[in-house]
Amino acid sequence: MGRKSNARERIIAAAARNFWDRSYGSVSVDNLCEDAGVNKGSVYHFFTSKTAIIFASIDAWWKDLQGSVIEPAFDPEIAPFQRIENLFRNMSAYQKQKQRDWGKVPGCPFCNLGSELSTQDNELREKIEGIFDRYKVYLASALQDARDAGELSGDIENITDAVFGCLCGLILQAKIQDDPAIIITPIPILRSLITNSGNNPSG
Amino acid sequence: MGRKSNARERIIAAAARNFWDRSYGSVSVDNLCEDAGVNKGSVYHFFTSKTAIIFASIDAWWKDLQGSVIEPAFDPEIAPFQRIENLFRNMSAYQKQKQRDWGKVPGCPFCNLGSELSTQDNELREKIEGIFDRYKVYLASALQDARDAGELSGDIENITDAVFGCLCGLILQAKIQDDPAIIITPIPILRSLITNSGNNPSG
DNA sequence: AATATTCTTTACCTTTTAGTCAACTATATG
DNA sequence: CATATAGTTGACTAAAAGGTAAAGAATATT
Repeated sequence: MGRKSNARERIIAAAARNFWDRSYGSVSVDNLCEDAGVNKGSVYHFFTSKTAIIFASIDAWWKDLQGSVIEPAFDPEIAPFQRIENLFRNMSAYQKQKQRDWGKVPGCPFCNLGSELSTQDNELREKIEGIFDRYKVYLASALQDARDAGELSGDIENITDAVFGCLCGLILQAKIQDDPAIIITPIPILRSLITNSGNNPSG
Repeated sequence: MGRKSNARERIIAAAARNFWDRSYGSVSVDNLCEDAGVNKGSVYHFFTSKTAIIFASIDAWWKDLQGSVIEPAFDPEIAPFQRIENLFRNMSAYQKQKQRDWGKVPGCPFCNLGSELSTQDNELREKIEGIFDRYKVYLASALQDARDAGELSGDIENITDAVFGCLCGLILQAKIQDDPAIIITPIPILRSLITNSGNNPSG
């Protein structure tokens, strides 16, 4: 085999960081090389194109988010509603940490990338859609548990979409206002949203 | 004076269309020239830089959105809650129209641009923040009317942020799933969200 | 030790990028 | 009619973009 090194991982780490903080279009392959301390040839040894790098970034983002935000929030020991509240709290803390590290609230990497490129690259759009599906499974599961406990009567898929949409939108607001606290402000409202949905007129 | 023409307007129209549909980074000044049927020198006669063009686009987006989505939804003759529902319905219809025109749900132009560039250009971030403030005034006003009618007791600013965040997030979901209907699915939930907020435990 | 494999290095290529410039044309005004 | 003003033209530039290629170095396998 060839020389063992962590070049591939360094490239992915640099990509995950830069594409998240500065968008796909604003980061060049040369930028990544510099940040990863790698030559261009190495990048194209491990990846076929710049597009291939972003796909690897997405997986890295998901692993990180799942491990540091989602899984801790959705501990089955915790009461269903509390899990969802935790998701918002953990996400707020996570964005605050990124703000400390990078100087700005970077928002949701999947949302950022999807906003930028989903209309232009359908494979990428589908990839992000898949991430969102996995994301929503956690929410739907907590809501199902709440329903099983008789605390909820509405349609779970609808509520999942609404809560997830709310989360994504609030992360974006946090980014635009550069204030991670915005993500937790609607927590009291959120609880009633979930509890009272499904049993009222729709128009 | 010089030759009268609508070149400036054509450039802005091309920018508003392309930057929305394909992102800022993916659209070159040459692309805009081609689409607007204008030479490059003309672009730099009217605008100092590519960045200056996006600022003009933002104003164009706001005018369009305000005229075709926001103002019709927030007719003061309509009941407060209904106005907010209309906002979601109109937005869904608006995205559906864009989907017909452009082949894909393009999402919210301000959110897209903010996701892409707000961490890199603080003037742009502030500009978008300002648009969002004007946007939220409509929501806050409807909520205030609801409160005056005794239909609401929660903190208006918090509810405004939550509802606006939810709207933005759902528009993004509609973009990622290329399905404008997602924007209206949480309408029944939304009503209870607003009605029941502010009078429940927060943690 | 010889060789195949994997990874690194560096120089290079083509295309595209944002932006410039000076000449030119049409119109408005004195 | 003369001249200033507003807008147009298209060629141009320098830098940056994504990507390539071929030779070289380190390791694994035989």
